[in-house]
Amino acid sequence: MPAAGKIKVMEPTFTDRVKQVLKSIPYGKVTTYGQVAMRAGNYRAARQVVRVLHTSSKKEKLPWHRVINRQGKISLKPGAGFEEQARLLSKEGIPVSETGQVDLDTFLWCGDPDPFAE
DNA sequence: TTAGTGACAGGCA
DNA sequence: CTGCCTGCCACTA
Repeated sequence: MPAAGKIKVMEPTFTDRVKQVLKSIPYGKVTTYGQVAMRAGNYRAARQVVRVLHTSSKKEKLPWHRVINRQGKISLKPGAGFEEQARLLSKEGIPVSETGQVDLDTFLWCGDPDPFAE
């Protein structure tokens, strides 16, 4: 028997779950950092979601552009990815104002599409 | 190990 | 409407 010491079953970290959530965001929708954090298990870990995007979006293919802040706007600054995100969103049919404002009432992904809701 | 980080959120003026 | 402040969390160096 190999002295396998401790085989710790590492649960996915919060960050890993965030990635999973990001992959679950449907095309043509957006969500907020808080929403992602909430679906990942901690609505207060919005800051952590930020970190995930910072760290993972550079190495992994995540729909990071579908994540905006609670105000419904792109948090990135012009010249720091703002344009790219706005472009990607508009490409998915999501109108983006010049200020980066998106209509959350229409495009916010509530995580649970309700076909009967109007 | 400790300290620092950060593309937030919410409250208040 | 905007701006400033605080709380908040889990990861990274």
